[in-house]
Order: sequence, then C-alpha cells, then structure tokens
Amino acid sequence: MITLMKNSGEKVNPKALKLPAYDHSKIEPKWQKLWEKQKFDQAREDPKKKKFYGLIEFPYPSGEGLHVGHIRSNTAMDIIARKRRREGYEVLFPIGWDAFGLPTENYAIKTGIQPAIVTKKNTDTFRRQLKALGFSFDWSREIDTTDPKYYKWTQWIFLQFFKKGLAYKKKMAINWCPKDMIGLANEEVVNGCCERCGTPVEKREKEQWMLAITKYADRLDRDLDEVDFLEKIKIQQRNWIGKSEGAEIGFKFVIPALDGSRGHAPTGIQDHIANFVLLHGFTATPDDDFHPWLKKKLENLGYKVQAPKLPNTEKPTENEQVEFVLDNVKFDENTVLLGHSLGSVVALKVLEKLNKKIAGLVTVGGFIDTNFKDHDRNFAERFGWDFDFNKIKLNVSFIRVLHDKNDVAITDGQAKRLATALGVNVIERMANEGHFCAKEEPAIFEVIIPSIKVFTTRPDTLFGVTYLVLAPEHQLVKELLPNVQNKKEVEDYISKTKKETDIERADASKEKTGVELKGIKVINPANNEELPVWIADYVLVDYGTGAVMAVPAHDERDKQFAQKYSLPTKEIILADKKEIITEFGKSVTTYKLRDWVFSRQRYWGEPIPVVHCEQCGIVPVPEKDLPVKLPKVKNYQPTQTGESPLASIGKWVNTKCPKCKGKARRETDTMPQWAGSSWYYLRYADSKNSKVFAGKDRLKYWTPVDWYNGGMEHTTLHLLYSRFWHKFLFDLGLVPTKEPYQKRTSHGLILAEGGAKMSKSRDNIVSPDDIVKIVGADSLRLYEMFMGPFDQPIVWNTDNIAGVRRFIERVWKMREKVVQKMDEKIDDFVLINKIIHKAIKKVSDDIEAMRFNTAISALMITFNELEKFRVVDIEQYGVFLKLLAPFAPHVTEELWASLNHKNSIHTTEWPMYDPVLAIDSQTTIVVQINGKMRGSFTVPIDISKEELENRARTLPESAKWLEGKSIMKIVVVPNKLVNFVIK
RNA sequence: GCCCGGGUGGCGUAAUUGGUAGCCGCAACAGACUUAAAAUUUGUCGACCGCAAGGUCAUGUGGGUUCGAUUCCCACCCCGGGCACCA
Repeated sequence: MITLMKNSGEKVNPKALKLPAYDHSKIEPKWQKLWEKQKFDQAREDPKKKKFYGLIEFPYPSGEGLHVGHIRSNTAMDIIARKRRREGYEVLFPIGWDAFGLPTENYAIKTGIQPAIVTKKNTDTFRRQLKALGFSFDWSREIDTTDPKYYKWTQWIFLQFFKKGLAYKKKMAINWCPKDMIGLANEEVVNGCCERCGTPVEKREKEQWMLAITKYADRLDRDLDEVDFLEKIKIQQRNWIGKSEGAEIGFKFVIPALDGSRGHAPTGIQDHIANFVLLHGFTATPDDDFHPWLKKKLENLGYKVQAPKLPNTEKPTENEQVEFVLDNVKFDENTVLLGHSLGSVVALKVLEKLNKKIAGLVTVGGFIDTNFKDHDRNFAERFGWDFDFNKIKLNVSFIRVLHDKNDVAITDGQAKRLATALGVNVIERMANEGHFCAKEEPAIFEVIIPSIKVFTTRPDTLFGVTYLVLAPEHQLVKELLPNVQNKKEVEDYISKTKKETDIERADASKEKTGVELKGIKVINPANNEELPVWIADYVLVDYGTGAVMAVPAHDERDKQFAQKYSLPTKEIILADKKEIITEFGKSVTTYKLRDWVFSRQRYWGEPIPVVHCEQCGIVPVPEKDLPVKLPKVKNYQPTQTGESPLASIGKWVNTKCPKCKGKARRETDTMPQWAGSSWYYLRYADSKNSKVFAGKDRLKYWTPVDWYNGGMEHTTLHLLYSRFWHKFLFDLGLVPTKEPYQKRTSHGLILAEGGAKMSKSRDNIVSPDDIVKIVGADSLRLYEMFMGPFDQPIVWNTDNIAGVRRFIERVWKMREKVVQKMDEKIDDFVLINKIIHKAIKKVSDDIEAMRFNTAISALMITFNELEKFRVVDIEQYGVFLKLLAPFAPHVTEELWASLNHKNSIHTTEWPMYDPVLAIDSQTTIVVQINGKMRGSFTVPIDISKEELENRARTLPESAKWLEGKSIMKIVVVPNKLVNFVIK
C-alpha cells in the first residue's frame, strides 16, 4: 500500500529541515546529564498518587565488570518503570550492590588488597557502566550490603531471629579440604575435590548457626496462592519446599529378648516410642488422681489419658463395667486407657470389643485382682482362653519388666506369657526404683513398646512392603545395635557411609548399598508379617522419619535394591488409602525443606553479632553496639582450624560480655551472601534511615514490590529466603504485608557466542562499553529486547545489532518528513491513525506481558507502514516516538525536542488507543478444501456465516476444486475461514 | 535418576493459543546510485517438480484425536537449566 499525500496542508517544507546525522555519542551523554539534574527518576512518596515498585536483582559488583547479559533484566524493568511513570504512577526503581561474597574475598586472598577497596573500585565501574545505558534508576537510594550503615540492620534482623529462638547452633557437616585446611563452599567442591588443589574433600562436623526456615514451610508454600509469580516459578518454589501429604505408619519391632539380663535397655528409646502398655500390680484407689505421676508422664508424652470410674452401682458385673467404659470413654489413636479401678480383664475386654486401635493400656491388678476372685489366677492362663488377642489393637512391641522390690505377684514367666499373647518382646528388666509406685502398692510391671514411624506418600501400597530401610545415621540404629547379631558389619557400613561426600551420596546413578540388621524384625501392621530391617545410604536421615518402607513391586529403586540383595518382592494389592490411614497410620504432612545453615567461616560477610561469655554463654550484642564492624585483617585466608580469619585478630575477638562484663569472645562466623539480599528491597523504601531498617510509613507506601524480575537461578533459594525473612518481619509487625513481592518474573540467560556462559575465565565476555561506543545505548537496549523471547536463554550475536541500529537511523531520518498538524479528515491521516492505534494497543499489551521482541517487531512494522507515506503528521510521529521512548530513551528524547517540545518525552502521558480504531474493519477469509488453503477473499468483519459460505462457493479457486465432487461438510469459522470437506 | 524449559528456513525468531506456517530482523544473492568501495536504496530468499499457471513435501521422530495440529494426547530422540536419590 503506497499512498502519497495529495493535499496535506503542510506548513513546513520537509526539505527545509535537515537534521545532522544521528550521532549517539553526542546525544546519549547529553540527555543522561540533563535527566540526572532534573531528578525525574527520583521516587517521592506522594499519597495522592498510586505507586509502582519495580525491582531487579541488585548486581554483584565483580571485577569482571558488567557484561551484556547483566542488563537484560535492567532494560526490561526500565521499560516497565518508564511506562508506569507515564501512566501516572509514582515509581520506585532502585539500584544497589550485593557486594559481600566469595569472588571478592578470593581476590583479596590472592592480592592482599582489602575487599572493601576492591568493592569500591568495582561498584564505581558498574555505576558508570549502568549510567551510560540510560536506566532510570533512583540513584539517590543506592545501597551497598557491605556498608556498615546497611549491614547494621542485617545484623539487627539476625538478632530478632535469635531472640525469637529461630537462630540456633547445631553441629553440621561442612566440606573440608585436608590439604588447604579450610572449609569449602559447595561451589568450591568440584567432583568431590577441592577446586584449588584437587584434594578429595572430607566432611567435618562443625557447630553452625542455623535459621529455622522450616517453621515457615507451610506458609511459604500456602501463600504462593496469593501472589502473581510465573507458574514455573511457583512450581520451583513448591518443589523446593516439598510439601508432601502422606501417612505415618507405625511398624512394631521384634527384637530378640535379652533374657533376664539387666541394664541393656536401648537408651533414649522413648523418643521413638509410638505407644506402650504399662501393666502393674494391684491398686484400687477410687479417686481421679490415681497414679498422678503416671498420668502426668503419659500426658507429657502427648497421650490422652482416660481413667474411667466404675458404674455407680453395687457390685457391677464385669460386663456392666465393660459397657460402662465403652459408653463413657472416647477412644482414639492417642488414648491411653488407664486402669483406675478396672481390672485388667475388664480393660482387655474393653479393647476386644472396641475393635479400634488405641495408644496404650494401663491395667491395675488384673492378674491378682482380689475384687474379682474368679480371675484371681495365673493371668497368662486366663488370657490364653478368654481373649482374642487379634482383636486387641495395641501398637506395642516391647515390654519392659519392672521388678517389685518385694518380688511379688508377677514372675518373669508370667511377663513372657503376656508378651507372647500380645505379640511383643520383653526387652528389659529393671528393679523398681520405687518412684513408680502407686499410692498403696508398688508397681510390678512396666511394658514399653516402641515402634518406628515410617512416612509414606503411598500408604495404600502397605500390603506390598517386604522390608524396611533406615538411614545409617538414624538414632534408633545406635539404640538397636546391642541387639543386632551382625554388629560389626553394621558398624563398618555406618563408618563407610560417613566418609562419603554429599555428592557421592547424592549420585543417583551409583549402585545402592546397604546392610541388614540381623535379628531385628518389624511387623507389617497391615498383615502382621515379619519383615527384615536394613540400613542403606540412600535413605536420608532428615527427610520424613529417616525410614522407608520398601515396596519393590511398586517402586523402581526398591526393586533394584531388592534384586541386589535377593530380598523378596510381593505383588501389591492396593489398599484403600483412607482405611489404611484410619486403621494403622495417621495422616501427616512433611516438607523437604531443611533449616538454613547460616554460618560461614569467611571474612567477607556480616559478622554474626553475638559474643560467647564464659559465664553467660551466648549473649547477643546489644542493639546500641551495632553494627559489629568487620575489622581490617592482614590475611584473608581462612584459619587452619576451620575458623574465619576473624578468629586470629585477638584485639577484635576478645571482648567483654555485655551482660556480666566478664571475659568473652566474639563470634567469628560471618553470614552468607544471602543475608544482605534477603531484605534489601525494604531498605530501598527508606535507604537513609538511621533509626530503623525502614520507617513504617515508607514501607506502607512502597511495599510490597509490585514487580520483581531476575534470573531463573534465583527463583528458588533467594526468593524463598527473602520471603522467609519478610514473613518473620511481618510476624514482628515490622512490615505491612505477608509477602514481599506481588509479582515475580524471570529472564533467560544471555550466553556467549558458542552457547557457553559468559565469564572472564572463558574470555568470552561482551562488554556493554564496547557496544555503547560503536552503536550507542539505545541500539544495545533495543537489541537486548529484540533478540528473542525474554524468558528464554539466548546466544549473543553482535552482528544482529545492525538491524536495530538501522531502524533507529531510519526513525531519525523520518523526522525530515514531519509536517505540522494535518487536517484529520484527509484519507492518509485516517489511514495512519489506524496504524498508530493498532501499534499503541500491541506495544502496550506486549510490554505488560514482557513480549518485548514482538513489541519492537510491531514498532518496526508500524514504521515500515509510515515510511510509505510522503509526509508524516507531527502528532502521529510524536505518538510513534512516545511508544519507542521506553526502549530507546535518548534518541526519542532528542527527536521529541526537535519537534519543539519543551517537556521531556519521558514525562508525557502514555498513549491511549481507541479500541474501534485498533481493530481491523476488514478481514481476510481463507478458503480451505479438506483443510488445505486454496484461496482467500476479503470481507468486512463480522459478516454472517451464510454470506461467508456463499462467497466461498463462488470463488473461482474453490469452484475448481469442488467441481464434480460431493461436499460432505462445510465448516465456517466467522472472521477466519470456510472449509469444504469433499470426497 | 528426578524436576523445569526448549526443538520451526543458512541464523535469531513470529504465528491472534486448534484455523493462511515462516511476520520482524540478520546473513546471502541480484539491480540502482558511485570512477570504485562502504553507506543507502529496490528486489529475491524453506525444499522439491514445473517455462509458467500451479502442485507436492515441510515446524525433532513415530503414532493418535480433529473438517483442520507448530499448537491437544501417547511413546520416543536430542539440546539447555536446576537438583537435596524425598520414600
């Protein structure tokens, strides 16, 4: 379509205006200086205006300088920020430096230059480079995580964690290089070896500061529903948190009895006790505080204790008693039935009739009950014929026998017979130390039965379980060890797995190994089968309960393991999930998320603000003494004891306890790089505040961040950590929102030519400086946005910049064709108007969806249309410049000024489109024969189906194909196509 | 091994999300301008057959659903990123 203007009414002879050639090197610095002077990028808290907070991940100022990959995110958010300002928002678009961290520290180790000095130099370079690109950052709010004025507040927030008990110390394994004698970051471990010297890395236990992020696991997962993150980012967050609903199923242990010997009880075994039965001698105190010590003890263990009274009648019969208890007591899986004045017979009958599992049973005197003479016999005999033990549902497997001082009533033989009847083992005999005594008579029996709880997401496969696997480090393994027959073999295996690095253990392709705990069995609660128990290194101690029920018929990994060790496989009959959960296990939720190791034995980080006092223990540094500043050191190398270099500065380390003024040592661990970046977006709201990390009013105005864009590599950890900190601060009432970021998007990595990552070591870095010098910032920005889909990784190609540079030059040249306001009735004006309005719609929509490549493509298409006209109306050209301005701020500002505008183009209103004009009034209808395009015709939009079909039939192209054929079906899609299905 | 992306001309990509496959660029080739080159400008540009009109084949591979599939479903192959073997 080439339309030349016939009667434009032009007042300026286009020839008369001759612009100088486009020279980015003059234009760009000129406007950058002017903009800075005008401070139009500075954010103000204007309560009358709606606000927009656009955030990009603040860069790490490395010595390599900025490369073209860094600025993809900046350019995108700059475009959005510029658009928002012109839509009437007060915009906060800040910038700063995430400057603590390894590369700078390693550089300091190598050169001896202070990290603070290196950081200053690097940030100066980065600042200059960013300014040369014309980003509309509010530089007045610039922050630097290594500035004591900033990290004072990072330390302050840490102290709040500490005060709330969410910062704690724990022994954790660290990577240790035995040659360099230093701890290594995961990053510094390459293929299990030290990155510097190649020595195989070992594990070393060290006390580390931890942050209890797992306390927030549920909220971190749940609250994702309320934010507008890209779906794939939500998926990554959710996968990392790893919420998993399943069931915990108790497996009773079958353990060889220790045959009357004393004192071999596994210590601490109570931690794993699911349920237990206590049986002891006679008592019949009729009041509620029967055995108050016992009730208390059970309640402390989390049980609900039920101690029913007898019916209020004279001499109730046994059955009356049973009915009474069943009527008056609510039983669930947490209930322990405390005998009170019930006899054991009554209690056992209650259980028999209940047909429901409860946690435990305490009976009194049933075996020697003088009130019920009929039963005053050997209890074991009586159980033998009077009870159906299969109906008594107790989750028990150990009996601990307590001997009465006077050795009365219950013999070992009786205990054993009871145990046999209940299907449990006697594992311990102890003399009663007296404190277990009831009010009137000493207790003589205690039966304690532990079981291992196993977490599974598939309780319905329970019938297919053929063995059970524990993590080698599991506490229970240590406790069971005395009862294990192949003790030596098991111990050897445990010490072998200890030597494995995380990487080795995490290698899924590695063949799985394990060893059986011989003599130990568990009972499958579904069918009472005895199953062997193994330990294997692929089972992780900190996930679930550190135990796996293996179902080889269902799980590939279990199958391989079973095949290797010739363990049986059993066909599964899938059980009803709900039934299994109510019958055997309780429904539970677990998370993969682990607590956050927050210590680093490094110099270049925020010192953890606590002191260790000989008298008072760990004492937080008082707020008034913050920040705990990093001292200067001579040597940045970590010490050979694995401590940070700070440990060797006596002057700094030795201090007074803030509490007792006695001798104390400073904590020498520093924080990880994540710390400073976990809350920086809050500081931007009020970056100069010296009283608080950010004032409440400021936070109320600016937070949450409306739109946060950054790299895909930060969409799990950084995002999760900062969401955690934010929620913690929210709980303290210090920030006004539950979530820090309303919307999160991610960009794809820009790769060097050849597809590798850009890095100094690969010597493939493309510096923006070079590009800016040759083609200018506008071309670079435009190319970054045009090169491909924003969220996909892409290979850098310097040659392709030529296209966008040419485009800018053509826009520049068109200025010479611009004429004063034309008569709006002229055909050309109307035509161009339609083109412009379509462009406004397309570009506006595309920016919001981050489809920058198609936005620029649309601008090019629009321009190519405009170019076909002889002259262009000043206002229409102006609108085109306004649309291009966020992408190429300098050249559009220059051209805008050349149109005699006194204001900045970046303060003009974002163009609105007329929906009527933005829609085509005509459309092309495709004619298909059997789905293949054979012709087309143009019609006004929205004409009827009948008319479309008629037009299609009469088309010569279709007539040719339809001749002599029978039409089976006609598909008419309004505004799109007509398809004839023929035979 | 698991999870998340992706695979379309010589290259980067586009396709209203089931409706004309290849828009916009890069590169290449040809013409104009120039003494010449660059720049600019006008064309051509998926493959094959054909003088042409036109036709056939083509969106990683093989199936399927549909009047119609780059788009949806199933199986597989390759590339990139992430990972804490997650029971």
